[in-house]
Parts: sequence; structure tokens; C-alpha cells
Amino acid sequence: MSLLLELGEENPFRIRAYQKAAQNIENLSEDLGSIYKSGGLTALENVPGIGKGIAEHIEELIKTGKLKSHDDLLKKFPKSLLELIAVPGIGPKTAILLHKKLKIDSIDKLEKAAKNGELEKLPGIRAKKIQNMLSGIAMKKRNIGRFSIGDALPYAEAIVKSLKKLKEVDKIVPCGSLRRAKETIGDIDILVTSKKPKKIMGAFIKLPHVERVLAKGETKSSVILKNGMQADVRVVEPKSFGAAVYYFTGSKQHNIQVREMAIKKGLKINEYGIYRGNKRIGGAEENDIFKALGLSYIPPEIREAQGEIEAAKKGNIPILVELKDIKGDLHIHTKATDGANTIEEMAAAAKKLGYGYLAITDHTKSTRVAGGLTEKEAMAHLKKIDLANKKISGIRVIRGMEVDILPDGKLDYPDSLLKEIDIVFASIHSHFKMGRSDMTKRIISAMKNRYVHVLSHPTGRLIGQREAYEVDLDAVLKAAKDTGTFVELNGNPIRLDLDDIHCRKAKELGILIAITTDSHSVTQLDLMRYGVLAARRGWLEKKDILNCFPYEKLIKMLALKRT
DNA sequence: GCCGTTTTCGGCCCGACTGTTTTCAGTCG
Repeated sequence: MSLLLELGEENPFRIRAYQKAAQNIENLSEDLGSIYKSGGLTALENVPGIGKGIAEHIEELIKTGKLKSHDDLLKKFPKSLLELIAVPGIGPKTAILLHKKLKIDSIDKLEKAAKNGELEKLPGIRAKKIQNMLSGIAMKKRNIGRFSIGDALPYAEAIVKSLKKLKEVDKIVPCGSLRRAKETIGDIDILVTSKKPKKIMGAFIKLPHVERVLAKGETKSSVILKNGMQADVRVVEPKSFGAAVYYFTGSKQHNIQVREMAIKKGLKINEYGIYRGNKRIGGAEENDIFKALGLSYIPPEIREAQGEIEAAKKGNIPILVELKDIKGDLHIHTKATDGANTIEEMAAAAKKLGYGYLAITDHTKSTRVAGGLTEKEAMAHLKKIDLANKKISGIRVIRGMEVDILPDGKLDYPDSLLKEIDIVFASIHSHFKMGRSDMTKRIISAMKNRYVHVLSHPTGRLIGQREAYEVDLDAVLKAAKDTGTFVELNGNPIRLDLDDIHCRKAKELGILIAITTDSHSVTQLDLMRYGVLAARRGWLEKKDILNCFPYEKLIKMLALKRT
């Protein structure tokens, strides 16, 4: 609706109201349909950004599957016109112009018109703009999507490291969705403080990582990197560091909310500082902004306009879990199945990280591709874990297994064997394509087994590779609560499963989360950082995390479900 | 179209860069 209204050159605030509502709906942890089902129009209107008008639209959509005002707009502007706005460099104004004057309503027609010289007849469009449109189309066709945080973060850190060598650099910080640790990153935003911005700009666009320069100004430049990502660097003076980091970190919706709040208090916030009238009252430190607004500090990971500002007003911001709070890793594979290292090697590496324990959780017989262990092999393997535990000092090795959940919801080991295993992870590794209700029943049935401690990667998604299987996650979480089962947050950046939104939901239900790496080699133990970041996005604290408890306490907690 | 610790009406975040212009509109984040 928002895009279509934009094409209709509607009131910009009306356009933004739809945008805002859409964004809030997207971030809801509850399904909009169930909100309506339980509380009708009133419940819908309680969602921030949804008022009477949009609530009625939603009702119409739920009841009829259609929206008349949307259909009417589509009659005026063909759907394909929307793909033009999606091209970088083309906004609503240009799209309207192209449509009105040349009847262009698709990318294909635009490309033709660009090549046969028709575009140059249009007012305000000359060679450069046409060139930009064409490279925008090329970019879109290469499908520049979002990147996994696991790819983006190390790359950004490498760029920061290169730029840091310049003596003109004062401070340098990756900001944007990277600093908020979103699971996927659209582009890399880097903030630099310096008295000599021109030097920084010059060095940045000449970095070996740079493929193409999109824009270069005195204090701000954008490039496309060789890995296909876009990177933006912004330079401000050192005294504006706090305000600039804050502004550049976002999220956009969070920033808007905070600036609106500032206006009500007679203040103005921009990337240079915080002002009362013409007087600058702060901005060197990020905390200046929170202080001026009477808010407690909000960590970047939860700046998503999802209630954190209200919480900060009341001083209710959680103390988010940190990497140093993690006492051990509970999901680890070895050479016995598809891992690369031995039990002893994994234990030594875990000890180096300062952990007090680790659980060895190899695959069971049904996961044949991974060399899953038969019952007999599992017994021998458990003995090997015991042996390793005796040999190694300073860290405890826990006897675990990652057991398969069969299509009927049974596990692929009998209870008589499961009860010998001190930590049992239950996972779906086959039959991903089941229907939603069957899959939900399957998982819940596995959780009802008293020997199952942790539900592994609850949705099976592989970010950018494989969709989550169809499952009613709300029902699964409720069952986890009812059965006393823990839920995994698999920290491998390609999984991050459970996701942030449902971590928060799990916390509200009082379910403990196990943050793990699912390591298949010693180096993968370092992926814990991504798990912790994702947990922080889910508002999780130390007390919400199973593996933040010391060994003795952990063992007691694992025993609870079996008593 | 939404919203309210001044408001139920009158506001709605803020600034950089580009390309095309003779002072600014469009786009982006």
C-alpha cells in the first residue's frame, strides 16, 4: 500500500503511516491473524502504528483475503511498476515520470528505452542518470541480497583493520545492522572520527577490497566491495562521536522514535550532537543522548523499536548476556561422526576458551550421511568420553548425543540407551517437507520423552539456503515449557536457530535457552560469539541461558526432567 | 493514517550526495 500510495503522490505522512505499520507487523512475534482472532479490531489497534483505518484493512484482508483499496490502486499502477522503484537510484518520482511520459512499467522496458535513447528526451534525465539506472539494474540482476553476519562481520573487521592504519583515523567503529548484530546484513556501515575527512575518503575508496565507487563526498562515501556487498563510510569530528555512532547504528525506526521523543522535550538530535535550540548540549558519547532524554542505556542489539525505549524509560533494560558469561559448549561433534577432531582435541580447545565443560554430541544412526552411530557404537563412544574425561583436567566432558527425531516423533534410540546419555539433544534431520500440523506434533512428541533435554535447531532453517520447515513454533515453545525441555539457539551464523524474536518469546515463557556452536572442528568453537549476539537481540540475560550455569548446577538442571 | 506527560487537531526525523540545474529535487540511509 505504501509503495502504491507513493506512486499516487499521496500525502507523504499517510505513506509513512503504512510503512510504519508494515514494519511493526513484520517484527511482531505473534501472528496478526491470531491477534485478530483473540481480540478483534481492538487488539489490532493496540499494535503500535495500527489505528482504526489500517486495522479495518487488516480485518478485510483476514475475512475476504482481499483489500479493495489495494486492488483499486493496482488498477492505476500495474504491479510491475513496483519493480522499478526497487532499482537502486530509481524512486517514486522517477518511476512516475517514466510511466507517464514513456509508458515504461517494467525493468525490461526501461532497459530498452535507455538503449534506444528515448530516456534522454525526459526532463532532468541525461547521460549520467541513465548510466546510473543501468548499473542499478545490473546490480539488481546480480541479486545483491543480504549477507550472513558470519560473512559480513569478519569482512568488516578486515576493512576496519586496514583503515585503522591511517594516522588520521581517531576512532573507527562498524555501525548499522552489523553493530546491531542482525542475522543478515544489507551493507557495511563504518563510522570514523577524524579531523581530516578528505584523507579518510581518499584512502577508503582505494582499498583493495573495493570493486566500484558509488558515491564519494567530503564526509561520506559508498562503494561496492569485491564480495558484492555495499560499504558506506562516514566521517565526523571527534566531538560528535557519540551522536554519530548512535545515528549510524540505527535502526531507522528506533532513531525516528528517539528523535520524536527529543522533539517533545524541546531537543533536536542529529548525527553531530544533541541540541536545545542552537545550543549543543552533548554528543561526544553515545550515552549523552540517553541521558538527555532520561533513558537508561540501550544496547545496540535491541535498538529495533520493539519496546526498548519504553523499557529504558522505566529503567527496565535487561543486562544482556555476554560471551564471558558462557561456561561451556553443549553441542559438539567429533571424528566419531562428521566432525574433524577427536574428543580430546575438542576438549583442549574448549578449555583454552576458558570453559568449565563441554558436551560431546555426535550423530545417531539415522543420520547416515554424517556417519551416525548405531546403539552399539554409541555405547563404545560414551565409554570413550568417560575415558577422555578422566584423562583431561580442568574441564568436564559431558556424555551427550544429538539424537534424530523420526517422522513419527519417536527417537531413533530406545529409552534404555537414552537414559545412559547425560545430555540428549533431539533434532530433525530428515523429512523436512511434512505439513505444519504433522511436523508440530512430531516435534512435540519428541519433547515429551523424559530423556530429551534440548530441542536442537528448532526450525531447521539455513539462512539464504534452506527455508525453515513448516512448524507452529508457538505451540512448540509452549510444549517446551510444559515438558521442561530446553531449546537450543544454534550459534552457527548460517542457522541462528532459534531466532531473536522467538528467543524473546521463550524468555517470556520462562524457557531456558542453550547457546551452542554445533562445532564440527576446533575452530568452529569460536562461533559462540554469533550465538551470544543473537541471544542479546532476543533480550536474553545470563540467567536465561542454560550454559551460563556452572557444571554442578547444570547437571542438576539436566536431571530434573528425568526425576 | 497515526498519535497524545502541553495536543482529539496539527503535527509527523534529519542530513549527505548526485545530477541537473542556475537554486534544487530526488534518492538514500
